[in-house]
Amino acid sequence: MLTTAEGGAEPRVVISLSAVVVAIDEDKPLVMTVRQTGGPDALPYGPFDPADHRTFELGVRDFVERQTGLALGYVEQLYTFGDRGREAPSARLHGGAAEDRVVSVGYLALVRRADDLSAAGAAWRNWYGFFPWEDWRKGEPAAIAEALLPGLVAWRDRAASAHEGADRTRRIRVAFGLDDGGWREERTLDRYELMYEAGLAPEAARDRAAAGLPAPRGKAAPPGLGGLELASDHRRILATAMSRLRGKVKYRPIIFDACEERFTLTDLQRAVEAVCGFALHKPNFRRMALASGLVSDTGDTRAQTGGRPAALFTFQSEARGAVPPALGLAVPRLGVSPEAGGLKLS
Amino acid sequence: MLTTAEGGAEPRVVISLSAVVVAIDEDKPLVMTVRQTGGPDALPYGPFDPADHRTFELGVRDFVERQTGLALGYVEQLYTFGDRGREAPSARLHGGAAEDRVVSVGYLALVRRADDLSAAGAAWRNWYGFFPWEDWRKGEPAAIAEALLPGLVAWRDRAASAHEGADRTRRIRVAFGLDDGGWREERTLDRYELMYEAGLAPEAARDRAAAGLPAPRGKAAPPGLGGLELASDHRRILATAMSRLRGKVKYRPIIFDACEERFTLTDLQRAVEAVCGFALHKPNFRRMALASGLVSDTGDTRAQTGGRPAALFTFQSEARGAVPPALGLAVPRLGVSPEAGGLKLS
DNA sequence: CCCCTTTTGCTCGAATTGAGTATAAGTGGC
DNA sequence: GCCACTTATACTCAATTCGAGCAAAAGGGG
Repeated sequence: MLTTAEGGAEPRVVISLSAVVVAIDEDKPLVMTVRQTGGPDALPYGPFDPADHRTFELGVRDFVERQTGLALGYVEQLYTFGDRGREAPSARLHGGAAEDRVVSVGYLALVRRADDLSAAGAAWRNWYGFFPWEDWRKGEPAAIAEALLPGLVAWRDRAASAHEGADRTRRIRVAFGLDDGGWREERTLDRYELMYEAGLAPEAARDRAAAGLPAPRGKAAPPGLGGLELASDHRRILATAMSRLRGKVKYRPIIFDACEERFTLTDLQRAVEAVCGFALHKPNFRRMALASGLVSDTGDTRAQTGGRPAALFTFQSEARGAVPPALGLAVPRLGVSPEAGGLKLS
Repeated sequence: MLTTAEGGAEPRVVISLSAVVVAIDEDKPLVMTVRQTGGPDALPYGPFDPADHRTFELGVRDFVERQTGLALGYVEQLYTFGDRGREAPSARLHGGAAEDRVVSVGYLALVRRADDLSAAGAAWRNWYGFFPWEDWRKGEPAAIAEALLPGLVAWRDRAASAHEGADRTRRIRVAFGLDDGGWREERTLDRYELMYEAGLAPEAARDRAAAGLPAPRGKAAPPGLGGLELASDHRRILATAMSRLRGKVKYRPIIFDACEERFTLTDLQRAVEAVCGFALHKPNFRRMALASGLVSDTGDTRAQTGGRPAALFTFQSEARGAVPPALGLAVPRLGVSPEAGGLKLS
């Protein structure tokens, strides 16, 4: 036998569920936040009650719907965060005893419309308010070259050893795509982790203070540079959600869960651009969308476009499991199956 | 305020860590299992002790290394499983009280060599022993058309309503790629979920029995059809790992963490084929590998190939963050950044 | 020394992609 | 009612990538 649970009087484990609820309004990617008394805003979160909820996902749907009246559409688990060190503020947030270990399970959820939430003490916020450097739709944000990279380089130069310095250089290069492949929008999480470690995120100083550690060397981060603050490790969870969504949008038809039932191709493109944070080539996007088989023309049009009326499409949900044709196999398959599977389901 | 933790005398939550430790031996994808007294084999697992471990990942590395002497290379979190219903066998497995809720956090780990583990009560098993239908390297497994699909169709026909039946049809179609895109190797988890729900996996009957439910309608699954059994929900965790690995291998240079330091391109191809479960076109694989910039020629060769000696390569780890060139954007970017970032790190 | 095997290098046409241009069909100003 | 403007939609064309197959190189074994 490899192991047995020891049991006994260990510190309790408390599970907290956090949700990154995303909606898209025109060209704005929105994330739901809740107001906290005496602290920064937070993602909606709630304790996981094992007696109440059969699964985490039901727990997430339940507490979001009960508290905001919002029924979630697409829901997927993101990651489970269990690091000590980010826990001190968390434990307080969740009202647990200091020695309890708070494990937070993060979820990503999409909804089709950004309904008003002010009655529930919640609000929709543009997610680029939290990560201003992630929005390249109007070109490269000036703050990257003017403030972020200098701050990161300074952190690199504070490295304790040559080896650590080289590693920091490599990480910065990869995260920001400095001389190889260029900007990769789905590395949002890597970039945030760097900002946090470098002390450029407001949470970093806060967490160190809460843990009784001294302020980091180097000058303090200019306020506002690192983006708006969120409670606990919620900005990290948001960065995880953005990374996941930006990656997934390319190979799964997930964006339709954040669009209205009927949409124009421009709507669709705006939604993808909002999520990915860069502008797309319109004729090519349209060609790809039509060729994918994921959308079907309703025959209706929408006139209020300011120009020629646009055709309204719907998501071809029978193709829900399908991947857009450009999955991009880096794995050149050998031609095994011209006829797929052989047997058909009646 | 949206919420506060209620606290009180709820059932305890126990966190268990499970690891899918993968190695590749020639053309065999191996996964580490541990023997259990009086039960099927299991993945290596251990309780998460909040007092002992700062992070989950350290916990996983620690308990695997302590128990088998094996130092893990690449480690990544897979998924956190918290469903009740799969919990009854789990709770017993972990020696917890019946009313405790066991939440298991699954990890994927890669090691470069399959060292002997018999002293530790562990063993390496070919993962296709657990999922025979996932290995298409020699063509489509006969069992799919002969046994699996008929079994799934029978389950579809047992649906309680027409709507449920249509949904089951759709799910089977998507999971097995029946008439649209063809077989997608990374849908391992979807296929396993179907098998489980349809009662074709041995765990299904076991879990129902443990939960006091009657045996499902329809005839019992033929033994061996559904693949070898594992304890608790470990086969599901393994399926998750396979799906993740098969998906990730296409856009991250993760396969090198399962190869020896020096390898031939054929070794590399075998490893990818072992993971993905289908054969690759050799000249094209080689072209892709060389063009990717991920490998560099050592100048040495290996003679014992049975033919012309093969050049030995190493992983170009400075390119670790790089993605193989064929990332496959379904998202046609607008030409924003010929020069990337502007600022360079010295 | 010839046969067999495996590695390695190359070719060629089909398909996809990136980028740009032209036309269609509305709205609002005058 | 006509014109300027805006947005949607439809094509074109070259560059690149991808799928598939073929041929030469370089070892080992009888």
